[in-house]
Amino acid sequence: MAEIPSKYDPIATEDKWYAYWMEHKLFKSVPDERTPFTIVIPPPNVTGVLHMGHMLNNTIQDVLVRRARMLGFNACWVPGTDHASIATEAKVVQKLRKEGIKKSDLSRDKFLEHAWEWTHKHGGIILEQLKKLGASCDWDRTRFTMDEKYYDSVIDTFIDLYKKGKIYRGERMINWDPAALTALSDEEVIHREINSKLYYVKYKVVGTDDFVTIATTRPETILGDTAICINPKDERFKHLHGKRAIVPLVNREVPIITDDYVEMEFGTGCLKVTPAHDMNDFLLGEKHKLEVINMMNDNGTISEAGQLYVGMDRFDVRVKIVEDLQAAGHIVKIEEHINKVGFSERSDAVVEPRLSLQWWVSMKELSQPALENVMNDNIRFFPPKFKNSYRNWMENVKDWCISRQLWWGHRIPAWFAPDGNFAVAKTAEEALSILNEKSNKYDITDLTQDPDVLDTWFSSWLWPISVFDGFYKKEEVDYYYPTNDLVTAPEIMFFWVARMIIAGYEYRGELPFRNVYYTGIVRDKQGRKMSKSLGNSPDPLDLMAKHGADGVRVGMLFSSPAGNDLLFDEGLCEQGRNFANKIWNAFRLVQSWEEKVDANLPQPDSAKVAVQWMNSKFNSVLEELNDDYDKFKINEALMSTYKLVWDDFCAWYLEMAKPTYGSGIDKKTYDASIQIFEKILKVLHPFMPFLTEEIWQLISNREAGKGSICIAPWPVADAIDKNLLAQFDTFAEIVIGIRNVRKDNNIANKEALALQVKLNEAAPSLFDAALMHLCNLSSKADTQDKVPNSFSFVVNNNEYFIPFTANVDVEGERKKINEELQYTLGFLKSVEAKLNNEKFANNAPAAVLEGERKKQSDALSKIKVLEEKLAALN
RNA sequence: GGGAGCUUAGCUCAGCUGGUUCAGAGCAUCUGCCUUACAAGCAGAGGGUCACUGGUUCGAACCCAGUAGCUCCCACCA
Repeated sequence: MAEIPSKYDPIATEDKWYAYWMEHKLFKSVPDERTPFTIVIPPPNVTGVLHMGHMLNNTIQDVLVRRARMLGFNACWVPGTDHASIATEAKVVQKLRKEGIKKSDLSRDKFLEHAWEWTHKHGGIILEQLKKLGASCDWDRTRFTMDEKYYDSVIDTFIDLYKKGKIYRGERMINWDPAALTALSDEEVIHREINSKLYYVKYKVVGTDDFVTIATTRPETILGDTAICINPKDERFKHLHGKRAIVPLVNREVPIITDDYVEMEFGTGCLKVTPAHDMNDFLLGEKHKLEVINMMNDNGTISEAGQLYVGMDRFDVRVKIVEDLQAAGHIVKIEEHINKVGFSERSDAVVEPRLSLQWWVSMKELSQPALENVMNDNIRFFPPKFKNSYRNWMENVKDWCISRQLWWGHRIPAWFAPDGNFAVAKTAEEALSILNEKSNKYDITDLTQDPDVLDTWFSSWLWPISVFDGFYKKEEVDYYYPTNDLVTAPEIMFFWVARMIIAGYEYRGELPFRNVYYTGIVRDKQGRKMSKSLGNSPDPLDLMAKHGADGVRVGMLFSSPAGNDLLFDEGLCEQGRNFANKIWNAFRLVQSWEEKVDANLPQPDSAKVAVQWMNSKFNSVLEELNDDYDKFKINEALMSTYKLVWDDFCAWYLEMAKPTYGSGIDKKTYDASIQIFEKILKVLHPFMPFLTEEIWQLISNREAGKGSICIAPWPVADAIDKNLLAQFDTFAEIVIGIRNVRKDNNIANKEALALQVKLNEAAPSLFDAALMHLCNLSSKADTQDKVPNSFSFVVNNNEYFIPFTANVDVEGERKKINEELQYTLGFLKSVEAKLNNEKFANNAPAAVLEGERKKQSDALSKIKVLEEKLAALN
């Protein structure tokens, strides 16, 4: 088998096996007798491109699904994409602008044509990229949140919630995105600290020569001021109670009101009130029945109501109005000031609070079961610390603004008559009959549908239900729902996770998934978030081309415990690639034995014990692995597997089982090696699907499709011989002792050594043959006495001697032994101090005391040994 | 302003309800090796007063209090 190259070539391998898996429909799932295991993918934006976050997230999902498939579950991983209303619409608008087309020049239908065209052109690219990663999704189930059935389920949900009184229409302060020209939910607003200025502006008090000075960060909103507010307890301003002031520039007379809300310490203790453009001012306005002046257009320019600067952008006005105020002598001072400003999550425009009529979901009652079932661990969070912020949000949940002034999305099923009456219904006809129930006065041509669409998350909160055609194909959703694991980022815990849980209880009466695994954010080595603008995000496709998909998968998983950010380092992928190569070479070795099998050869003792040990070791690691998986410690499961392969299998087992150069191998050892290797490939498969399939198929001829490792049964842990494992550890120590002697004294491996052992306590001889084989010993014999003029080391109180071979540094030997002796003496002292402490002796449990006594006696005998050794050198 | 979490080897992290290994892993580093599966490798080695200060205890990386630093989430101080 010399033709097999010593470097594994992922490129030549990966596409071949993915095509094979597709051809044999190994990822396809239909309901059957088996227990289902379901994961729904967090749907990426339909026009998105694969980034490192997706890589991490989908690798984890694939690992979970592949293992479940091997465990015999009916594994189903549903892929799909999200229409991403605002994000996609923004991209389409941008693309049209480049072609010289303005959105406002197009009809709604025409715009949607463009949007669909864009979606079809870019949509699904990301799903193709996931195939490169090896994602074992059931691609026949690919869903899109604007698929016809999915669309219907969203609309039906809206109607249903409306009928239940959970959806209402109301005029409230909302977050307005002046760039995308739409309302946003609170969650879509990102608050960032920015350096700004605090302007102190003085207003004339009517009927006096007095002025009142306020402080504001947004001087342009002066145009909408309808009051000045002071704290009623503030002694400094008692004289202003009941007075009126004049808004500068526009010269509007406004009342001076009092309210506890005003902080006396901040600024001047006087607040200007602009009810139309600030959440708090709005509340003050309602309370004190103030006039509301909406002085801003939807695009952030000043409206007619502002009187001045009409049509100018708000930020330009901020500069201009300060100049004008200054000229008029109204600016008292300007201070540097850090404050938090809200930005649109999608357009990054500064959000303007704005009074607006929108659709809302009333959340308080709906969210109750969702809160309870996370807190009581019916739905488990990994890591659990996220329960805290979940609870915090849920307990203070506010109503959800779900209407967006966009075209791309699910259009709100509300129909308006010219007089403002409306009905919520699927079709205009139904709406008409509802409206006409009371009085037959409307004609169908009178009705117009609400132009707004729904928040993207109003469709994705149904994802675990609607991907199974949830509201229509009952048997499907009954089988697959609830799903098992959800793998997602903590950033969308409120946007998505919480709302899916709410929808799950509302529409299925049950949790949508049992476990939520929160991944961290993928950052670069310096801890910066990976982003396009920083250019610090590698292209996943390049990475996979360079290190192989398996290498990248392993690299991603190496250092990412649940919920921890991953500081991505390409070196990790390299480590993954090296690991793949290690496995590949182990395969080459085992494969090379095939033609050396000699049925007449008996199994050497060294190989026999190696096989026994390896089986026990495998079983004990398998137990660990399963446990790690149960706790979602995926990276630890990988590390256990890594060490199983590299250390236990390659470094120890193969070396022990390996026949001596030039000789054949017995059948038993060969068969056992293949069996162990196959089991190892199985536990590796979720991490490295391509490599394992390649080797799996090279090991023997498998039945087409059914023989794939994808559906090979996950190994079952057998009995673990703990005694054998312990004896191996002793054996390994002896091997290392001998290797150290060789290394320290430059003794070549080729040179056979004679080993003599002075037994001071029982030492099982199980591994003797393996020891001879592994360490190239010419003989191993017991001795009653010290062997003079020899290297020696101690394992478990037993002394091992290797006679001096050539010119040896006796003085150096003596020094080494002396150092060890001094150390042991010191150690003994500390143990005895502990034992002589009466309090310790009286209070420590028996087991601990015994442990200390054992340490004491061990140290004593070791000292004896060392002293004798020193004497032997003289 | 409120809440949560973190601080253990150069780096990324384990360390379960305090007690068998003078604190573990992987990577990185250093030394020696192209030894007949693998230099994408092999054999070894070094490296930590477990953030700091006090307390509880026979005993603390682990429990308690305080200090410092970092991170995240939520929140309408203009």
